[in-house]
Amino acid sequence: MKDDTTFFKRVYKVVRLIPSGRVSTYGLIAAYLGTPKSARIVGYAMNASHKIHDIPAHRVVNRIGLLTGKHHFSGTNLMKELLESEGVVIKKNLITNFQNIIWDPSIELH
DNA sequence: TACGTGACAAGAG
DNA sequence: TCTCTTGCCACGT
Repeated sequence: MKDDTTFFKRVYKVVRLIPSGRVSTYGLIAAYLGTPKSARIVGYAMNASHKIHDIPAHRVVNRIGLLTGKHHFSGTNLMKELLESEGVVIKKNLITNFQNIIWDPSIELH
């Protein structure tokens, strides 16, 4: 697929597969793509994904379930509200049931 | 063409 | 156990 030519494209492809009500992390996605030390790039890809409306970037958080990227969304609580509308419980920018809804592409997609 | 930046993660002190 | 430092890759200027 020509969309898989770049790291960014592959990141987007994985993020699109995250089901509603579930969340994943930058590290897991990076690891799934074969570069576990490139979590930063995944975050950067999310930043660039704002101009692409197909990417559920709000379902991607850091390894502890903290909404570090919320500030990049329009409005202070948009990211939080999007997740809550999908059934995710968030308290102080932290996903409380994070361990229960974590979506690991290396496991789910195998 | 080259350098700096960035929504992270893991190891070492 | 907590905090600081380093590594990583692609994009924008």
